[in-house]
Amino acid sequence: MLDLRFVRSNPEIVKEALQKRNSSLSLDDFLKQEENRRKILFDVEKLKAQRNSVSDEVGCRKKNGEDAQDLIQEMRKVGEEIKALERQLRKVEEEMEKVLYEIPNVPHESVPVGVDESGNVEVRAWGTPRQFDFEPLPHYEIGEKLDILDFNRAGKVTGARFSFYKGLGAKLERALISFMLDKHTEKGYLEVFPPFMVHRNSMIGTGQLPKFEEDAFKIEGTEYFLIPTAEVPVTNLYREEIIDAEKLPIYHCAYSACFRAEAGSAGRDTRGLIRQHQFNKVELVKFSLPENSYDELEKLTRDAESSLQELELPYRVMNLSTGDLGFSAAKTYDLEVWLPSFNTYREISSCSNFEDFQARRASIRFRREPKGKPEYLHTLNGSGLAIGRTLAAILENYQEEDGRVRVPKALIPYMGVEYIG
RNA sequence: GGAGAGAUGGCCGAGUUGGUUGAAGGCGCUCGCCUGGAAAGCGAGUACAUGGGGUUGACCUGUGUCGAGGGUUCGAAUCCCUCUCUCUCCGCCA
Repeated sequence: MLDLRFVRSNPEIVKEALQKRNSSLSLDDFLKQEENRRKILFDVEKLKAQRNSVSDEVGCRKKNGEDAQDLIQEMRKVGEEIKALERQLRKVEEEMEKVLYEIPNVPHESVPVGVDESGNVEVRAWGTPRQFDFEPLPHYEIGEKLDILDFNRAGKVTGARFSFYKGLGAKLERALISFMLDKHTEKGYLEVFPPFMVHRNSMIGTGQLPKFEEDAFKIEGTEYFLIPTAEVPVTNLYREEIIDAEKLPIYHCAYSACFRAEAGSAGRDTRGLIRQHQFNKVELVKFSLPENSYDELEKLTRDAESSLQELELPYRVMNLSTGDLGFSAAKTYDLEVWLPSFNTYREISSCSNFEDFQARRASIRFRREPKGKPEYLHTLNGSGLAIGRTLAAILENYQEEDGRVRVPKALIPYMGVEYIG
């Protein structure tokens, strides 16, 4: 969320940001309400000040055994007025809060302006897509032929967009999780294993709620949500805390299962592992000083890229345009891996700087000096990487004509075999 | 799930016949004195949010905050209600 005072004193910046994001949100009503809010607040505080001083006098008189009935009568009326004004104030604040929580982050100046993903800009590419001298199969066909992926039985047991991994398929999934956690831990990310469910306030903290409730799975009969990414519990790890500046930056990596309702994606990527209701992911999360967060974003992106490089999977890095940028992000690099059966690059990681947008929502602050004023820190995160899509990319990029799949060199120690099949 | 106890400032911990308690005391921290230096000792200072004024984050001032929300009252950390979390015991379970 944006700082209310920032919105108040820089309405033109916010309006421009909304426009760049093709948002229809109108700010003018909001600004009028803010003016109104401050007026009511001013009035109510004046009355409270009066009540406080008169109440002191009542106490004084009673102590001296004097009568204070006249003051009490008078204050009874003031009390009524205060209550009425507070009701008004609460109503205005509730309405404003709704809007404030739905204003997206202001894109960084280096973000290209665009209407949708077609406005994304390629920053760099790595590796060369392999030339096949046979027709490469899609990963779901490879997986089913090798009997390491089973979508049909998952449909029977649970439903569409779920899958079973079997044998070396299950082992490959597990190997990728271990591999990535090991690599990132070596780079200085502290591993955490988070809860897979969080309460509503954590979802609000990272920006999934209130706007995108239909995308989340909620546990019926509770206030818990299944996490759509480890970003949610790990970023909220320090919610409502004030961190010493010398502890920053903090780097965490976390494996978690991720659960997404995929509302509105009917008909898209219905086959295979690309778009599932449940998938595994290793996530990188950073807490940074504000002045360093864009350097940290570059490093974070490189760290996510290194996993693809070690697995020798071709990819490209895209700077997302204002039309494709996520709600909470100020800037995002997507890593897109080459998928032969799609004959294109597909998103496998998303690395974002949220600046203080999430930190303000979750109240995560830091102190530069022991007696300094707390400031909001900057949060960042990126997939390092989405495991299911990585597995799909390995199956497709490493497939052989005889139907087997070669195991990437980096994974052989984890797999114990050189081929699947 | 059942029974009980509790939640106060960075930490520990007073305060439960409602009225100079934003909150005693201690620890920690910051600055100063002392010292060749350090420790000890002494002195001073040590919350956050928000409204208004202003030399527009020097400063002055109002309001709110003693787990969260609501209520009673002229006035609530103190009384009432609801919720959350923590601890102990029992039950259950991986």
